[in-house]
Amino acid sequence: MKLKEKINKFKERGGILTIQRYAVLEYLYKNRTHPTAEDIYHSLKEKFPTISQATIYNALELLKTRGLIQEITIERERSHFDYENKPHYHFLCRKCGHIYDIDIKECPLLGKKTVNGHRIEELRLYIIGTCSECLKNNLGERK
Amino acid sequence: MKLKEKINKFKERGGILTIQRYAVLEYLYKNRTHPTAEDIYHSLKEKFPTISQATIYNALELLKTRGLIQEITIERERSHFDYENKPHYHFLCRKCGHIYDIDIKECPLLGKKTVNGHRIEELRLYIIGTCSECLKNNLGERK
DNA sequence: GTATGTGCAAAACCTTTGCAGGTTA
DNA sequence: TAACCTGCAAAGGTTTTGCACATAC
Repeated sequence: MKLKEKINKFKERGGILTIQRYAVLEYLYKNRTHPTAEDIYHSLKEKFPTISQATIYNALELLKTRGLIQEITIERERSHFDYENKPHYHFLCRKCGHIYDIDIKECPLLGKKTVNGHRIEELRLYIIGTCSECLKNNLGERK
Repeated sequence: MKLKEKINKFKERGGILTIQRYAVLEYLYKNRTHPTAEDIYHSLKEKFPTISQATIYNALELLKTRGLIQEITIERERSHFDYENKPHYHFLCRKCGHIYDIDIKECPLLGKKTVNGHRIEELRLYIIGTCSECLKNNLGERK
């Protein structure tokens, strides 16, 4: 979904699109490598030297609650964020730390609203392993 | 898998089965409600008053690395642990905090060794929502 | 005897919180 | 003007780390 559509959706759902919130959403739009809150904070600090972590976290939480972005909790140490909000699998490489998007359409859960009588509200579908690049190189130690 | 089988597997894979490690594994065997490290620590403290958190975390890490148990990272705040080590879905209820085991056999990933050329080493398949009990009661606020 | 494990305390880390001041509709 | 948001700093809570002592083979 394009940035403008998402901004419209945001406004429809009733919230103030402050300049900081816009900047966070725009950053995610332009950076599809699943950045962390820290990544976003550091980048936006260049434009907004006084911006605080709390604002970043607040903005991310709000955008997430509005259903505009997705939080990826595949690493216990820190969350990553994804402009793409449709549920899909993520693959984390143990060696290089890269997170890949994985498209699997046959998953029986995708599109379902309940399972065993429980109401599904969010899916976190994570795969951890060694990515094809690192398998090839057998290097690429993670810093 | 029974406790004795797992203990044999542990020894096969070359490690010292200390009394503390045994106690952690036994606790998970007897408590299938996905306890946290904290839960285990507090319970074992009764038997071993001087046991430390570090020991619990070390034991859990080792048992996990040996492939005997599974870590559930569905909550960002703390890990849960599961005696059952075969990959399966977990459902976390937002309201009551209960974690359910979900058996879905048709998942295209279960049993696969690679995806898009990446080697699969661990699956974390999480569903978050409202469980059937909480939907019925519409209460059961989480403490 | 050497490697390995445990216990203790403190550190580390990301994220959240409280509050004063600023901004928005 | 009333509600909401931002920035700052400090707190919070789980997990990790360093080291001395103890234990296992």
